[in-house]
Amino acid sequence: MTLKGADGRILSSKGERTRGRLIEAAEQVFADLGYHDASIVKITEAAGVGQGTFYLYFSSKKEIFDELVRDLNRRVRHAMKEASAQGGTRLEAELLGFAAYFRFTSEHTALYRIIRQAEFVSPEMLHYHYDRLSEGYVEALQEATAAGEAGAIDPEVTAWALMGMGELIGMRWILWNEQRELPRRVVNELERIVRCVLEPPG
Amino acid sequence: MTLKGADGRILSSKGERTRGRLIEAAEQVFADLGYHDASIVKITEAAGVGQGTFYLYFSSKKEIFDELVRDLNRRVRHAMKEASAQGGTRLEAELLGFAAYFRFTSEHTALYRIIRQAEFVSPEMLHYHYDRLSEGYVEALQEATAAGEAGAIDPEVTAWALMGMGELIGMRWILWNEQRELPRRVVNELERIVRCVLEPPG
Amino acid sequence: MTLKGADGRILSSKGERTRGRLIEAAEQVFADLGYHDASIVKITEAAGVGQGTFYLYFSSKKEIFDELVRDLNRRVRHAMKEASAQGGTRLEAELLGFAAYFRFTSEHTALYRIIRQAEFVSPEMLHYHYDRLSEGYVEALQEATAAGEAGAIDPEVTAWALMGMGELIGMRWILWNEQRELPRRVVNELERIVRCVLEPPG
Amino acid sequence: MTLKGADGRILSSKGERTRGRLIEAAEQVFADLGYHDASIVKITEAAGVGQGTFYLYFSSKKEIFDELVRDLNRRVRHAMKEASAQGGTRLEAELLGFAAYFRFTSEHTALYRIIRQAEFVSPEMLHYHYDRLSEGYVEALQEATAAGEAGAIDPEVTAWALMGMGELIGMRWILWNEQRELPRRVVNELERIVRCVLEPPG
DNA sequence: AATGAATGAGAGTTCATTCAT
DNA sequence: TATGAATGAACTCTCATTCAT
Repeated sequence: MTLKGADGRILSSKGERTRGRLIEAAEQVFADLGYHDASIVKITEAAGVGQGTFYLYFSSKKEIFDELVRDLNRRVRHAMKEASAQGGTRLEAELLGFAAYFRFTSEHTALYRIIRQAEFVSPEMLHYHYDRLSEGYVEALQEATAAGEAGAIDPEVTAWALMGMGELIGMRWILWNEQRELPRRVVNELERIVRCVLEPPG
Repeated sequence: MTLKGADGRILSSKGERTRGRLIEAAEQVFADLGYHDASIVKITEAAGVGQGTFYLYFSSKKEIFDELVRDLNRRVRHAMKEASAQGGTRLEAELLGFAAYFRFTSEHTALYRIIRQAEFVSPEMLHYHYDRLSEGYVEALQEATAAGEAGAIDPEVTAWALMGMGELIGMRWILWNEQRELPRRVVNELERIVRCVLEPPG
Repeated sequence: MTLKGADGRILSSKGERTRGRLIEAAEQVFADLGYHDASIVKITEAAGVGQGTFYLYFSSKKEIFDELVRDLNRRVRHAMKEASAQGGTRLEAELLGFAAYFRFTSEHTALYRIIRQAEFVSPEMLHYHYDRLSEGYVEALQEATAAGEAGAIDPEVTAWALMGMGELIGMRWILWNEQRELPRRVVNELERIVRCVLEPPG
Repeated sequence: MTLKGADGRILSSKGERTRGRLIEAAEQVFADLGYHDASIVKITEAAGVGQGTFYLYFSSKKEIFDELVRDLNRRVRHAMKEASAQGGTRLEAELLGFAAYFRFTSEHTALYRIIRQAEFVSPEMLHYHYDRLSEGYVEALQEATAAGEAGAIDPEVTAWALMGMGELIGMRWILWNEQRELPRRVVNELERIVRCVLEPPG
């Protein structure tokens, strides 16, 4: 995909680099300070560019926020997909996906911290994020049911239930504890829950 | 409990009324606009008092935010406890508690919308809220286990998992759909999940 | 007329004083620097108030500009009317009106300097100013004709012609020369022209 | 006259073309938006050249403004001279000159709109414009007097009076009405006034 | 207990100008 | 001769907080 500047022009490779620096800086600054305390100056300083440069790539603070949400969303889904593809059974796949999610969380605290702000900053991106993420769960659950590895469950509701578990458990044991991984006992319990939620028939 | 003003003095009954009006107004304004777009002027206008009056009761914008979180937290826990006390079995109790939670959510959208802002506005209140809420779940789960109505589960992890489900399902089907109740199929599926999470032995 | 703040509230006498200080400061700053180089900070500094205070009385830079135009317009018309009332004949009245106009010009260079900017800053005030000013001329000319002291002239066209003369002669010999009065020879010539423009019959 | 770039070098014919395109674009953009809202980007976009190209021909925004004023001034004087040369008598010549002025005004609204901005943008060009324009009037009036076609008038004062009439009448009936010509009644009245201002002896 | 005028730091954003290509 | 990415000073405007009344 060719990246574009704030005025719609296609970016040179130098432009892409600058834009990338800004997104990276924004991830950091938003994660540290939150949307409101993160100022354009702080972002451009962190990116090592001038204030005006920002507006060559994004037309407003909200725009880089939205872009960042899209970016993080794409990456977390990618990481989860990659990981779950390694699983032999559906259950394994699901648990590996969760693990990837927690790993991503620990490396990109921005994801959590930013999404929760989107409520007022950019409601459309809040929906976008959860909808996209839930799609991944739904697909996996449908396949599992089709393959006879999960019971007659409602994939959508179950997807949101699983997302919710992941979200709060990630917040509690990854973010708050500043850990890279869940404690053993949490992993075990989570496995139990996921197993019974999938409820393989018989 | 005797309420106090910003300077620690005990409030007259007139004072209590004014303070109450401010908290109510804050709930509305924070819920509608979010913490940052909610200005003190808008809160005082909504409360029908002068700007300066605000500082007789709260020493800062953050203080009324914290107070409001405490208030909502107290009320939602109360509502859940009341409801679950009506349940004959633990499962029933749990489901009634959830129902009360969703009802409260629909009547006080501020709860969701404010909590999600707390990440940066007042991290300590974020913890406070989820910790207190999870305690209710933990207690119930422990009792259930003791009564033989739940399996050998880890109550803390399970509590956070249940909170997470409630949070995202409430967001998806109550808040986003602007409904007072969950759709039938969601209730059914949720019941299935909760039942298996409790995993009554045998 | 009761003065109002930016939010429509009626001003206390203290408020009126502050507002007056701002208008005075704006006249000075606009006259010295022009609309675009005049910043809110410079105006508030000149008025001796804080930056935020400005917005209690005017909602934008343009609003104080418009108000100032209205104010100057009112005053220059008043000055001209007062002066011309002293004239015995219509010709005398007209000349005294002109003299008052030039005097006002020398004391309020803002009038000239600002009006010429209104073209883009506030076109509606540009019209307002010239329309209102021309009305004064038109009335006087109609009365003169009715009284047999002026010929069968088209009062509107003549009014704009007289305004134009006044404007450029004032610019050339008052503003550019930084004089309080026109040189004798200019006065004489102007008298000749006005006399023949009025063209008393016979 | 050989045209020069911003650094004083003599322009190639290609360079002259580019420079011409910039001046044309500037006339349009300044006329539409005024000096301050007209940005270099908008001018270069309208001219179809890159931003940096601008500075090969003009060293600043003000410089192209000054150049444009000179250009318009030259052209309006030329148009007036051409036209008045067709007149048999001085009066006819004067009226034809006026007509040409109004025609030019309708075709180059930039003249008015730009000049009125010069007050603060470039005071020296404001003087330049009116001085040069008045010279034309003065010469004509002197010739008329010498030829016995005008009375013993003060040519300079009369020149500025005539310029003023033309300016406001042009603004009122050409610019504001967006007409190409003055209405008949205005022409008639203007003729009356000019005739009496020239005051041919006898 | 209540008021609201006043404050000023700091926000997002624009744009004339420079310069490496 | 031409380009356009980069700059940063300066702008308008907001709002939590103070304080004299």
